[in-house]
Amino acid sequence: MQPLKGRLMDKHTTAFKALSDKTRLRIAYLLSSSKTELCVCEIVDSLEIPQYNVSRHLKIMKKAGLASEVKAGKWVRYGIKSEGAFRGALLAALLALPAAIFREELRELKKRFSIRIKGKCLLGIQKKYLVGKKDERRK
Amino acid sequence: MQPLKGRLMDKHTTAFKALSDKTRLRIAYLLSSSKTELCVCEIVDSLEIPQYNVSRHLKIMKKAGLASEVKAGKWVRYGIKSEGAFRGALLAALLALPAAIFREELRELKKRFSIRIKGKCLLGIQKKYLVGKKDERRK
DNA sequence: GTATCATATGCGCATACATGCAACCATTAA
DNA sequence: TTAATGGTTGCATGTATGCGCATATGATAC
Repeated sequence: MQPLKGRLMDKHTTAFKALSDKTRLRIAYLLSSSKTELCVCEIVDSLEIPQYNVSRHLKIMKKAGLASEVKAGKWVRYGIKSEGAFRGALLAALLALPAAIFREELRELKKRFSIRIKGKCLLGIQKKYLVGKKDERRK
Repeated sequence: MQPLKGRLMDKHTTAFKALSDKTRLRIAYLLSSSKTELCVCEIVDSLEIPQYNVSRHLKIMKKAGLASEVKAGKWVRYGIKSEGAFRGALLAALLALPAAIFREELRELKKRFSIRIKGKCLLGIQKKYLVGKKDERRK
């Protein structure tokens, strides 16, 4: 009705919208089931999604207040934001989904974790066909 | 990745999607803060949204498993579905939103309730310009 | 400096979605 | 049976959204 009210409402639909996409749901699930923050390349390798898309979806989640960003040199790590009753319940809903749906994602992430050095990701994208370059799948 | 998995995932993004629209968020809030089911016309009058749109959004919410439908003669009443951990948390998130956002909606609903007869809605849409007919606003 | 690597973003396209309008269905009242 | 009423649905349209591609940014390595 009123412009201000409209804006307030949109602010909150945004959070639901952030989880209303399959790719973002998978990313959010990885982030919220991991104890440490994840860098972009780890998400790319775990979900097998082009890097530019992971980047984009993370940006949307960040804007929605669901993801946090920490830059460290070339690397950018993302975490899940869960403070507050609203976000807490929202993530509770996410984690209440049948775990079987995300089994493969979690397994790939676990594999990817084994490449970490001293708990840090230092290697970059392993599945090279997912980087933002021209098709290298044929090589 | 696999078709089956895709379908499973979509099923759950649908629930978030159902709350990711401003109009549906308002409808869901009314339904979940009301102890009784609401008939379409009560929602129409409370939110001042064309009746055909309320109908459509309710259909979407129903498909998402968030709303229940009870037909009674000409009237159709809708309620919120909250069973299960997932839907429970989802609605907890909804109700964790700052109540101030929905103040007017709740006030209008309360007004609308006063027209009920023996706890039932028997009068139909009061704000006639919201029905699905040609413009009667000028009358 | 240049090259390389991790990440981000602008563009164009195809699809999905919310809306207004008109018509339609289903039930009750006359 | 006909009219009126509560509710639903098809169609056209404008807008939002996700994607692939190419390119850009920004930091490190050489």
